[in-house]
Amino acid sequence: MNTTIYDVSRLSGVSTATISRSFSNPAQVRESTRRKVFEAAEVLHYYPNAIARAMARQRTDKIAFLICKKGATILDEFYAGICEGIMRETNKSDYQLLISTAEDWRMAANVAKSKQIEGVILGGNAQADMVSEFQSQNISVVLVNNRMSGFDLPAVVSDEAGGVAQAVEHLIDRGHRNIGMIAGRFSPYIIGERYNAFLRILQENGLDVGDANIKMCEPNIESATRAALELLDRKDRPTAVFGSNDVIAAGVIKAAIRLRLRVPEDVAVVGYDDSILCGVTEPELTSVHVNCRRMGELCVERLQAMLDGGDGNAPQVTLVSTELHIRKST
Amino acid sequence: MNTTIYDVSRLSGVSTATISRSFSNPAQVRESTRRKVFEAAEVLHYYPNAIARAMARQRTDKIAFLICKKGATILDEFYAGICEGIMRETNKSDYQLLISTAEDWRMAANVAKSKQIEGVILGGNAQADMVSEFQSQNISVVLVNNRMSGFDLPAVVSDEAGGVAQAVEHLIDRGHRNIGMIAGRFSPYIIGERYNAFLRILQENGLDVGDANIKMCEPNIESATRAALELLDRKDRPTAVFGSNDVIAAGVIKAAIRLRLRVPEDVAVVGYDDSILCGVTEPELTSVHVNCRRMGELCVERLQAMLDGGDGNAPQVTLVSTELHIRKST
DNA sequence: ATTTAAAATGTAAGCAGTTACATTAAGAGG
DNA sequence: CCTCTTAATGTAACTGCTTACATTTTAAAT
Repeated sequence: MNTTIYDVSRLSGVSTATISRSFSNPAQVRESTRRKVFEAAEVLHYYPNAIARAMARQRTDKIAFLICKKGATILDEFYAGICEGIMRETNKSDYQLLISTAEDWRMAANVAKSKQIEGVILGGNAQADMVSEFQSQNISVVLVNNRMSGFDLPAVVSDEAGGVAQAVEHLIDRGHRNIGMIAGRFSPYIIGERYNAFLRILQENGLDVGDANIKMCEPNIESATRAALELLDRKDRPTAVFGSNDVIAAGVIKAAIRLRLRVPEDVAVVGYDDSILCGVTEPELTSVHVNCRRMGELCVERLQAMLDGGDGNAPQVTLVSTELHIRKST
Repeated sequence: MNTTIYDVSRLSGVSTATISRSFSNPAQVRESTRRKVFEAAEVLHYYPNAIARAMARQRTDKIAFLICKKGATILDEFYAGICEGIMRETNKSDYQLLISTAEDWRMAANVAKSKQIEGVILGGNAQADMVSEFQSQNISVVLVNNRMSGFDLPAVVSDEAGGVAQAVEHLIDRGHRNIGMIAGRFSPYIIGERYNAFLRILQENGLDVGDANIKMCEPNIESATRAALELLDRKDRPTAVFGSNDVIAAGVIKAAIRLRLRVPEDVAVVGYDDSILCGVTEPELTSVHVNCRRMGELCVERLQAMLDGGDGNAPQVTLVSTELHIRKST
C-alpha cells in the first residue's frame, strides 16, 4: 500500500511523533534528526497523507467558493475573475479549494457539512437562510460582491459608489450635462448600488435627473439596445449614457449606430466592468475597471484570518477600488 | 464534539456497522432497522464524516480540474464553460471537485498527491512530464481540449475539423471562392487543428490556397486587426475571412470598418467559439458554437468511469460536435 | 417441528496521522 | 562530577468510519 509514517519511522529509527513534527513543525526537531527523517522519506517516496492528517487534527483545511446564481452562464467574466483570484491566493496556502454552483442552498449546506468544509466564500445572491445554516454549522462565511443586512458578515465588495463616480464625473468633465443611464437587472445588490450612486452623483453636481433619462432593461444586449433606442430617439436625448455594465453599454453603442448617431461626438458611452467587450465595440468602450482578481484574493485572506483564529479586528467590509479605463467612446 | 456513528449506535441500539451500511448501502439493511437508524440520526443531527469515510475506505472521491495555462486570464469564456460543465456533472455525484491552475506541473503533481486526488481533468497545454507524473502516482487522467501523442489517454475534444468545415462550407455555399484566414497563436493543439482543417477543406472544394490569404497573429484583438488590415487592403482581397476564434474575427470586423468595407457585403466574416462577443460586434458575428459545457460533463463521466473500475471499453477520444450559429456577418 | 440456506446484524481490527503526557538527552551552573 | 532546567524524543491513545469475518435471525423447505 502507500508508504506511511511508520515505514519512515522504521527506516530512520525515529518515532512517528518526531516524524510528524518534522513535517508539520520542523522547528521542534533537531536539525540532525530532521535530516535523517527527510532522507528516509525521500528514499521511500513518503508524502504525508492529508486525509489522515485532517482526521487526526480535526481540521480539513478545506474552503469552498459557492456561486449562488442561476441561468445559463454562471462563471461569467466577472465571477471567473474572482475565481482566479481565489485560486491564486489559495494556491499559496495549504488550503484546498472546492468550487461549486449553489442554486439550492439546502444542498449547498449539506455538501458543506458532509465534505467538512471549514469556510465558504459566497458569490452571487446568497440567501439569508443559507448563511444562517452555515453559521449554525460553525462554517465561516465571507460574502463577495454582495452584502447582507441582519448579519455581521465580512464582505469583499468593489467600490460601486466610487466606480460610478469615476464614470459619471468623467462625463461631466467632458462637458456633458444631460446624462442618461440604462440599468440592466443584474443582481439586486449591484443594480441598487449603481443606480443610487448615479442619482446621488448627478445631484451632487447640480444636474437634473429626469425620469425619462433612466431606463431599466433585462440583462442582455438585445433588451439594452431596445432601451437605448427609446432613450436616444428623442430630440432632447442625453449627450452621454452610462450603462450599468459593459453588455448594456455595448447595447447603447448598437442603438447609436442604428440611429446614425456618432459615438462619442453625438453621444458618449461609458460601461462598467472593463470586460473583454470593451476592445471589441467600435469605438472602444470607456469602462470602469473592477479588480475582480484582487477581490478574490482578499476573500481568501479574510477567510483564512477567520479560520486561523485572530479575525476579530478585521474591518467587516473590504472595499476594492476601481479605476476608469478611458477609451474612444467618450 | 461532533456527533459520531457511535452516538447514533447508542441511541438507536444498532451496531455501528449497520449504521454505516444504512448510509452507504441501504439495501443491505432491513427497512425497520434502517428507520430506527435514520430517526436517531435525525435527532442527533448526525451526518457522516467524509474524512473518516475516506480514511477507512482508502478512497477520497476527489477529482481535480487543472488548467495548464499562463497569462492574465486563465478562466476565459471557453474554460469557464468547461468548468461549468464539470461542476454540474460533479454536483450530481458524490465526488468532490478541486479546481486549480497549474502553471507548474511539479507543483500540481505534489498537490495532487498530498491532497489525495484520484483523478484529474487536464485543460490547456498539459505537458507530457506532468502526465507521466500523474500516471506514476496512479492518478487517472482525462485530457480536455487537447491531445497528447505517446500517451494512451482518454480525451474529450471538440470536433475541430467538423467545426471548421461548417464555417468554411457555409462561406462556400454563400458563393465565396476567395477565402482568407487569420489564425491567432492560441494553444498549439487548437491552432494546428483549425489551420489544417481550413487548408484541407479549401482543397476538397477545389479552391486555391494562396499563402497571402492566411495570416498568423498574436492572440489579441489589436494584433488580429493589424493582420486583417494587411489581408484586406489589397485589390485581390478575399471576399470572406475565417477568424480562428471570435476575438480574431472581431478584429477582422474592426479592420473592415476602418477600410470602409461593408460586412457582409464586401467581406463576410466567420468566427469560432460563439462567445459573448458575437452579439456585440456590428454586424453580429456568425460563429461556430462549441459545446463547452457538454465537454466538461463528458470529462467527468469518463473520469468516473475510470475510477469506478470498468473503463476499458470506452472510446479513447470523445468528439463533441459543433454547430454553426449564423448571424449577420455572413 | 426441524433442518438449512440466506439475510441481517454485530465485533473488532484497521486506515495514517496527531498530540498529551512521559521519558530521556543535552547543556548550564555550581 | 553532579544537580537542574530545558529541549528533544518516544509512547500510545485517539480521530470516525468501513468491512472481513463471526454470529444471530429469518424464512423457506422438508
